[in-house]
Amino acid sequence: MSATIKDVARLAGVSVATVSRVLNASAPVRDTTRARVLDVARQLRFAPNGAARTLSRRRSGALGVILPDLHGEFFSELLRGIDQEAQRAGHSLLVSSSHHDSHGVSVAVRTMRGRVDGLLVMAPDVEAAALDAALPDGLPVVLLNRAPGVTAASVMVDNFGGAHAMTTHLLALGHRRIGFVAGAVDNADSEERELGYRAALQEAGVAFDAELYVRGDFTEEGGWRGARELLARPEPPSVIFAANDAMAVGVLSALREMEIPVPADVAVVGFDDIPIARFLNPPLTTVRVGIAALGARGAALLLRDIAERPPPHRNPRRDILPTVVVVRASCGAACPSSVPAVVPSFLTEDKIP
Amino acid sequence: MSATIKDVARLAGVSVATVSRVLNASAPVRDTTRARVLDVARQLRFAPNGAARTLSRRRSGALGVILPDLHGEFFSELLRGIDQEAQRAGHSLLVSSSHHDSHGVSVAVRTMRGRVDGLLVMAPDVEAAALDAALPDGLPVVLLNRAPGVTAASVMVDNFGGAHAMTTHLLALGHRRIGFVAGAVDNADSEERELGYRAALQEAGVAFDAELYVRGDFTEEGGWRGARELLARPEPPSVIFAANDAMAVGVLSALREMEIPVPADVAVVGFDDIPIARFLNPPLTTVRVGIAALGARGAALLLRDIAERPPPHRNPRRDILPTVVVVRASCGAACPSSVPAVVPSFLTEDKIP
DNA sequence: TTGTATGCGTTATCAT
DNA sequence: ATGATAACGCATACAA
Repeated sequence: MSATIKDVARLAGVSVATVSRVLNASAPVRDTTRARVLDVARQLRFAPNGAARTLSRRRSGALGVILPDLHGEFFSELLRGIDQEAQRAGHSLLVSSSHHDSHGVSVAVRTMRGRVDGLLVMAPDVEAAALDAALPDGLPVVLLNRAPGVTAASVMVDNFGGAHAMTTHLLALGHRRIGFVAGAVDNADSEERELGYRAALQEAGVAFDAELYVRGDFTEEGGWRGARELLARPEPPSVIFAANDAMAVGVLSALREMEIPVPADVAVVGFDDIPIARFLNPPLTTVRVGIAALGARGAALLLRDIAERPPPHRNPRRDILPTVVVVRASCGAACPSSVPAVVPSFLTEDKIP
Repeated sequence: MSATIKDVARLAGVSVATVSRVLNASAPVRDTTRARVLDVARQLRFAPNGAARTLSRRRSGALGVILPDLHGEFFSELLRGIDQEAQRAGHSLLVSSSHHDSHGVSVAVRTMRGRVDGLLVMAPDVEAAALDAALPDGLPVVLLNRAPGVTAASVMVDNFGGAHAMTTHLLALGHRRIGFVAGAVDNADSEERELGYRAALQEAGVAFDAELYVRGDFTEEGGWRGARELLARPEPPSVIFAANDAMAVGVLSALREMEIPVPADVAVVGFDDIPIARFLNPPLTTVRVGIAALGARGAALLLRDIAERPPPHRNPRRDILPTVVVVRASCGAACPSSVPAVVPSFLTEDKIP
C-alpha cells in the first residue's frame, strides 16, 4: 500500500535505524545521508504509521475525549477549547460522544486503550460510583464538571456560585417570583445550579415555590415547554431562570410566540454564556462559564499529568473555574441597549455587577 | 502497566492464540477454557491495546475527520451526524480542526496515517489543487462540500440551487432590493451560494447591485457588520440574505440594535438551517441543508469504501444533497405565526413552498 | 481444540 | 555515524 520505513531505507541504501534517526532527529546523522533519506522519503510520500509508532513509543500523542452528547453550541465550544490546547501540544483528539450511561462510557474507555495517552471525560448524568468503576487504571484521566465520589482529577465550573449570584442579581432587581427550569433528573450540573438558586432565595427570605419550578432537559425544546408551563400558572413568574442557555433560547422563543414582551413582562436569564447568547433577541443575561476555557484547562491538566507520569494520587486535583453573571438586556436591568451605534454591542465589555 | 494478552494467557494457563480466539470469537474454543479465559480477562480488567490491534489487523476502526474550524452550531451538527453513523458501524472518530490552508490539512493527514481507515475532509477554503496534493494515496477519502478539481469522492450540498430558490422566493414576495452578505473570499460554499443568488436575480430581470453586496466571514460578527454596512446605504435593501445562518444571527442582532423591525422594515434570511434557527426571534427563514445528514452521508460513503476496498476510481462518486427553503417568520411571508398555542412552533412542519 | 511462530511498522538498544 | 535486532501487543497461518 503506502511506503514504509523499510522502503525508504532500501531506496536510500541505509538501514531503517538511520531513517528513523533522520525522521525523528533522535541521533546525529551525516548531512549527506540525511539529505538522501529525506529525498527518498519525499519521493515515496512516506508518512510514519501511527499505530506502529504508538506501539513502539508507548505513546500515541492523542487525547481521548468522552462526551455525553454533541447537541448544541456548548459541546462545540468545549471541544474547541480542548482541541486548541491539544494542538498546541501536538496532540490529536479521539472523540466519542453520546455516552449517557456508565456502560457506554466503559465501552468508550475500552476502545480507547492503547490509542490515547489520557482521557478527558464529561459525564454529567452518570452516577459517581459507576463512573468511577468505568474509568481505566494506569491512564491519566481528567473529569470535566464532575468530581464528588470519583477518584480522578477534575476541572469543574462553579455551578452553585453562578446560580447563586444570578438569583441574587434577580432579587436585587426586585424579582420575587423567579421561575426555574431545571435540567434532567440526576444531571449533576443542573442539580448544583438548582442548589445555588434555592440557597440565594432562602438567604433573601424568599420561600421556594414549587409552582415556579419545572423540569427541562437542557434542550431548546425543553425550555420552550418549561416556559409554557410556567406561564400557565395562576401566578406566573416575573422572570424565568433557565438552567442552561439552550433552554433559555427555547424560553425566549415561547414568550415571543405568546407575544409576551421580554424583559418588560417576563425577564429571562440563562447559564453557560454560549457564543450566540449575546446575539439573541434580546441579548441574554446569563452566567458565563468560559466553556472553551473549561475544555482548554482540562486538556492542559491532562497533558501535564501525561508529561509528568505522576503516581495515582489519593487526593486528585480539583480545579473550580469561577463563573460570573453577565448582564445583557433580557433580564431588564439597566444596561447599554442604547450605546452609540458605532460600537458593536458584542464588543463592549459585558456588564458584570 | 495494564494487563496484556500474555498476562491473561499465563494466568489462564493457555496460549495467547487461544486468548485471542476467545476475545474475538475468531475460532472455536472449548467452553471450559473460554470461561476460564474470560474470567481471567475480567479479573485483570484486560482491554486489548488499540495500537497493537490496529497494527496487526491493518485496520483501526477509526475515521479521521478534518475540519476547518469548530466555531458554532454548524460543525457540532456535522460532527454529530458523522459520529452517529460511525458509531453504528463501530468506528471511532479522530478529529482535527482549524485547518484553513493546504499545509495544515497535509499535516493532519500525515499524523492520521496508520490510525484511521479513511478520511472525511471538509476544507471549503483550501484551493482545489493544493487540497488534492495534500490528500493521501491508498486511503479512502470522502470530501464534504468540495469537489471540483479534486479526485476523491464527495458529498456536497446544493448551494447553488438553495440560494437560487431562496432568492426566487424573496423575489416572489416582491423584494427587489435583496442585500447579500457573502462569506470569506475563496470560500467555496459562499461562492456557489452567491452564484445562485445572482442567477436568480438575472432570471428575474433584476440587475445585480454592488451596493447591496457586502463581504462577511460566516461569523455572527461578520453578519452584524454586514447589516450595518447595508443599512448605511442611501437606498438600503428590503431584505438581507446572509450566506449562512451564523451571519443571519448577527444581522438580526444588528437590526434589533438599530430598532429596525424584522421583517416589517427589513426581512432577513439565512442558509444552513442550524438547529437554533427556528428558535430565533423572529424564527429564521433559511435554506435547509440537513447538516447532520450531510455528515452521516459522508461517513456512510466512507465506510462503504472502506469495507469494499475499491480500486481508486477515475470518476469518484459525487453526491449532491438537495436543499429546501424553509419559510419561517423572518422573511415576512405569510406563515403560521398564529398557530394554536398548544402546537409547539418548532414541531409544526416547516412551510416549504 | 490448542500451541508455535511469524508479521504488522516503528523505535530503541547494543554493537561496530 | 551507522547497522543489526529485539521489543511493542496482538492476530493469524501453520502445525500438532
